[in-house]
Amino acid sequence: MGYNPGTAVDSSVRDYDPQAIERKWQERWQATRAFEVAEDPDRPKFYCLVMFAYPSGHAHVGHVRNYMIGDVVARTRRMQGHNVLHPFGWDAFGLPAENAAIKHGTHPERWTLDNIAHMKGQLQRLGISYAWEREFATCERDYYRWNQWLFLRMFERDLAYRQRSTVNWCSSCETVLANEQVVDGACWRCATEVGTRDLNQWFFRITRYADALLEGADQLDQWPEQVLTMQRNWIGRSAGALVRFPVIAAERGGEEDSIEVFTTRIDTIYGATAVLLAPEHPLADRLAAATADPAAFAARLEGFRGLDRTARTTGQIEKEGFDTGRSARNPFTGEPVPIWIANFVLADYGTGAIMAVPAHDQRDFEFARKYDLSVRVVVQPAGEPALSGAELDAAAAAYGVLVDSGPFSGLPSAQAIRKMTEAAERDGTGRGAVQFRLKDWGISRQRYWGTPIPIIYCDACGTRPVPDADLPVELPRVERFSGRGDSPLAEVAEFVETACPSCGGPARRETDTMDTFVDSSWYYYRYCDPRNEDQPFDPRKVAYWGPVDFYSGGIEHAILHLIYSRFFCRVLNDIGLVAHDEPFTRLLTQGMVLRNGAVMSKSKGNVVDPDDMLATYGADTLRLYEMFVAPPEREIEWTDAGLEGSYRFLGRVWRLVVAFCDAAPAAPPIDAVTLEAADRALRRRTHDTIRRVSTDIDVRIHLNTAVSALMELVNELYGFCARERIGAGAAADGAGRPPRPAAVAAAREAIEALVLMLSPFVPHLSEELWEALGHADGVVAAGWPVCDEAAVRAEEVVVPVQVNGRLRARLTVAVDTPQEVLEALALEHPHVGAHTSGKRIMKVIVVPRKLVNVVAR
RNA sequence: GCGAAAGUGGCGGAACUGGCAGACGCGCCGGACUUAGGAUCCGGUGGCCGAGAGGCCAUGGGGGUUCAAGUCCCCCCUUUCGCACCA
Repeated sequence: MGYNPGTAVDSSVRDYDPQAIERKWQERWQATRAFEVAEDPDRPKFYCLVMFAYPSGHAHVGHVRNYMIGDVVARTRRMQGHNVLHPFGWDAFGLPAENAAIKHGTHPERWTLDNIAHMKGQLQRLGISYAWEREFATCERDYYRWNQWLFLRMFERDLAYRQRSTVNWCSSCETVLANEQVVDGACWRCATEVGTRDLNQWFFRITRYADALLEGADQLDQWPEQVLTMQRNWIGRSAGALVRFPVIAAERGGEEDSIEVFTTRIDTIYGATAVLLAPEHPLADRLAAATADPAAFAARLEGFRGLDRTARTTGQIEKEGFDTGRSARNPFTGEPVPIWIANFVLADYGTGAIMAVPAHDQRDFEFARKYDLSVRVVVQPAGEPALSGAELDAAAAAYGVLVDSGPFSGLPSAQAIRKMTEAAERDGTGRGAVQFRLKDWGISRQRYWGTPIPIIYCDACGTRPVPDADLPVELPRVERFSGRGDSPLAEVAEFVETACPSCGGPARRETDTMDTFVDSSWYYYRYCDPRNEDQPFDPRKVAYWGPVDFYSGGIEHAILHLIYSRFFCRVLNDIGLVAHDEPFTRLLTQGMVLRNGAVMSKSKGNVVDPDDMLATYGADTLRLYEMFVAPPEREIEWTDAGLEGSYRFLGRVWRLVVAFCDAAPAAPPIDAVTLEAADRALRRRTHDTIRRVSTDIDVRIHLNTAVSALMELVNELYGFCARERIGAGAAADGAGRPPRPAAVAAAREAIEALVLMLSPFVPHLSEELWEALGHADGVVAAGWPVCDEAAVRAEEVVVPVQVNGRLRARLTVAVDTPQEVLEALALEHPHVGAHTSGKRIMKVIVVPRKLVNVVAR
């Protein structure tokens, strides 16, 4: 059986011709809709997902690395008999489209659709096995209408609400940003420093799920620990107590108001020598009004409020404050303590007020030293000399034993926290409470290219949801974009002016659009049922496919997309649309591709376009290179030399298999021949490779070592075929005896396993060779090779012999050589004797099949 | 400052539970085949000493545990990432 290529490849072309092969197989996959799937309860499902793409224009080799990783996993699972859903789509709303419109006059939709068309072509030329018939773009009416539908369900549950508040404002993007989208005080997208604005905004009440998201994280044992840590930090749960400090009235000495503070260290409350208010605290203005010089007071407040926001929240400003002249009563000591305004107290965490315990909190300590507030030690660190407030040079923040704390003196901190919280609850001055760093998710965006928020404002009826029957609220066609001012939708009178769904009177539509992270929070469910016109998706279909078994993408989404999606999953669970709690079972965060030490980007001019690589080497070489160069999590430095090496390897595989097909007669089945030692050795290598590659792909996802194992098998096969005069080896040897049938059988087994295991990495080449080997049905029908444990078992092993831990000799022995024999052989060895002569042999460590170590002194 | 991960040949990287450090690839050196080789095939390639057999040194640095350490423990250095006035 010679090499018998399919239709598109000229059989006279014997060299590896990736362009022809890749065209042939891509056309065939498309014609046969090879990767389309349907629910099938009889087969195990596998949902393999990569983060969908923002259609920025061109994919570079850094973007596609992720898609290749997903494709290796998907193709492997498919061969292992799983029903694999492997979809792709487009995160198509967003600012760049609108900015392009402002700059070049193209409509955002045109720009987006053109980019999608181009990038889709790029991905198809890479031969990634997507179920393309499920593709969608989030800017499609049939997608974003379900954003609106889901928004309304959240509105009904009080999970979507509108509030005026101080929000992050990016002056470059001309829109609001959620807290998650501010990185080091700058916009996550454009790096412009973020300012603030007071605006009416829509929020999703993600804080209601704070504890659930935290607890759920504990179940995510197949997520990188780093991502979970980031999420836990972001949620920032802290348990403590709310305690009220009554404000002592200016006249008479009665009590009027009270200041509630949050503390995690109620055990230090006997040392609370001041109450500090954030400049924005509501009481601050009232206290100002009551002072002798309200204008001066107010001016100082304004000074604090106007400080740089980032500096204020990151500790980069000098701690400053001023005395309000008023006092509050410490509910535990009964003593009056001064009320100060302090610039480092955050208005939007806890209650915006704290009790200052200078002896036991470093920030309070610095503040107290500066303004000469009293420092009172109430917790003594265990086993250390007693502290005194006057001598401290830093706060003693550690837990210890309480002193000078009335009835609580003598208690250790942990116990004191419990008892003092109970005491506060009993006498009504406080209660245990939990605070989160996590804030509600602000989703209003003052931009055009997004999902309109389905809300109508009526002067008579107030804020009304758009009825489901009126969905979608379509994004109107806007032709000119200035990039200035309010939401562009506010300019479109036909859009804004509408009728109230409740009273029918004149009303106005909401003109903000939704954050595009709303789109990406549930798109993975839509893939399960992408054309559903009655609901976002059929819950039964999601029950079959969900949750996502394998999800791969960049770590930059650790606390953006990945936390929003987990939130959405739980909301959808509450609504009854999904049955699971967590959307992504296994997460892989892939490393970026660098060039000249920098992330590829258009502005740096260091992008490598996959199309250029395809023209020279073909998709398979590019795929193999990106998988081989490093484990998926690690970032890689692009090198052309590495690509060349991968190309050479594929040429080597091609020649090996083609020569085998040309020269070898049909092989008898492996169990019908008598194998010689060389054949058994090859089989051992074959089946060991199957085992290694299988675990490297499925368990560890170390695709680089999977590839190197396959390279070793190829090297082995070259030697074997030459020695046995099979294929190319026979030609070199000239005419002679035909190869032994057992050797051909072993070689065929190895070559077939090789081609099958290569197919997730280099699918075009593998399909072509599989066909050449005489199989008409493709690699998926053939299935993933199975490791024969009996064949792996070695007959002989090389056992290293050490003297005092240093290698001195090697013994080649039968695998089952008993311990005593190993020991005797080791001691007899002349090299061992040379190093033990004149010494006493203390003991001999024998690890059967592994090692002998002679200890001599 | 706090926390996490990492540091291995000229380079990318292997080494799974402590058991032959450097798999595999790139690069480099040599050989074969050749009019030719930047194709292909075969071989070599951590450093130092040695003609050789062989020996010594070697996984960022320093200590330790162990028959045995890249792997475990302690201290330090460097890099990357995350957190950083959250009371």
